[in-house]
Amino acid sequence: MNSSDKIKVMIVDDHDMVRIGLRTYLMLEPRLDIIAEAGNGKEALQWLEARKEEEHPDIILMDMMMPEMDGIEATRSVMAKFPAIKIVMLTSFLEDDKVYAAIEAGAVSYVLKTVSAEELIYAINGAFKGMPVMTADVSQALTRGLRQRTAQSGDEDLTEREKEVLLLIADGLSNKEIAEELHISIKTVKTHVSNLLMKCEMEDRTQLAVLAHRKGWAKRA
Amino acid sequence: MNSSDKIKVMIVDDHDMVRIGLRTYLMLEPRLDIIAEAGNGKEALQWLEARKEEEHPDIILMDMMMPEMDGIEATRSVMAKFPAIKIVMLTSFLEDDKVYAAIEAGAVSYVLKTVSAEELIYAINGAFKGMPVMTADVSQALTRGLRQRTAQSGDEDLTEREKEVLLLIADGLSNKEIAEELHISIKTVKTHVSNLLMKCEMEDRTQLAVLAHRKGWAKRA
DNA sequence: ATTGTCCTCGGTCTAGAGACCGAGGAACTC
DNA sequence: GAGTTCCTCGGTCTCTAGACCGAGGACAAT
Repeated sequence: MNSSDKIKVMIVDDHDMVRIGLRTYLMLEPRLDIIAEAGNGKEALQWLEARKEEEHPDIILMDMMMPEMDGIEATRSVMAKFPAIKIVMLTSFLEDDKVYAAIEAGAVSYVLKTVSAEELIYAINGAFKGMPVMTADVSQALTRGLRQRTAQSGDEDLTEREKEVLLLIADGLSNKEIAEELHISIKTVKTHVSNLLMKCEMEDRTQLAVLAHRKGWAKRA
Repeated sequence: MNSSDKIKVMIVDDHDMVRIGLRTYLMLEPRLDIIAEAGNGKEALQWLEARKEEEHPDIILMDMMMPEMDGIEATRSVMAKFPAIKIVMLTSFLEDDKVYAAIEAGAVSYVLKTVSAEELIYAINGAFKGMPVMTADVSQALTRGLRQRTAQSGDEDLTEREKEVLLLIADGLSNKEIAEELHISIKTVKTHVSNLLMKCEMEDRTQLAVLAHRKGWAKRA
């Protein structure tokens, strides 16, 4: 533990030009050292797994929207395997539920891509000390996201099957289509849907779909 | 008109780090000269209007998603007032209808932010000659976008009232609740819903809600 | 004046959604 | 063995959703 050591940073973003921009940003702060880059979450994980923990970065600048494996999922995986790494989530947009999802996944900070170099460096320094740095708009989005979370009790007490059904509902499938997709009776689907409605305190499948999308559970394709 | 003149480029993007990355990209090609930058379409227009045409750029690299005035709208305005300028649209995502909208607005090329420096320079050189440069994925999206348009396109040919109803559906409201919210009969709501289902080529309100969320139309709170 | 679009509202009808009742089997825990 | 949870499936019921039919008034464009 040498306090004079540089902060090792890894950049994960699918856009080459953004990575270049970030590199230029971080070159302004001599204490920062960019030791690795990756084009998506999968690449980042593979890079980390192929190396010893001593070679790992202190900070990962993680883009939210990426092909293969997005920032949320990648953050979850990285935190599960290498909890020592601090992750700063980078994004272009401010979506309440995404902010919450990022924090829940284990990200220390959540930074908009509109930041200046100084702000980003400040956020990285803060993250290195384990201190989340939030701009006003982000923290507002977070509280809104939290309100949504705490509002409905049924968070993760859904069974695996129920989660499957919920995702299909969030994809716009009817009960019949879900039954065919899962190779079960339409009656069983109805049972799951009823349980979902009860647990999530929703009134119909449309509200379930909305819920899933707001929480970021639904697939984007 | 000197053929040895440099190609004058203007960069319009709300992300400082992307602008830095783009500058670094374009510095690789000495024939390119970055003469201006702007953070959104409005700024870009103001900059152009405040200067003589001789000082105008040959090429504008225009980001699609921006605050104040987005890339589509800005392209339309620029083309209306300064048709000599060639616009290369830059974007992070590949949405079929957006590609079409960009071309329709007057953009010469449509380039993903995942491009390398060489590809971008190639696209700029092509645009300078008035030749659209498309990667395979973009041109596929364009044809798909065209198919959607010519077929029916569930895009923006919705009436104001229909958009209102769609947003409420995307919020999880029932027909009865929508009727109360808008102070109209439940019968009228049903009419709007039926029209929405037809125009958007969806089968039920849940799919409408999913569509709205995927397109980013739905409100978050 | 005519055409067209939009918003409004009504009736009827069918199919799906969802509530509520039941139950059996599998897997796990104590 | 007893209890629990989960997944499965059935019947019956009510209610909403949505399709399809109609129509009238407001408003703008030509």
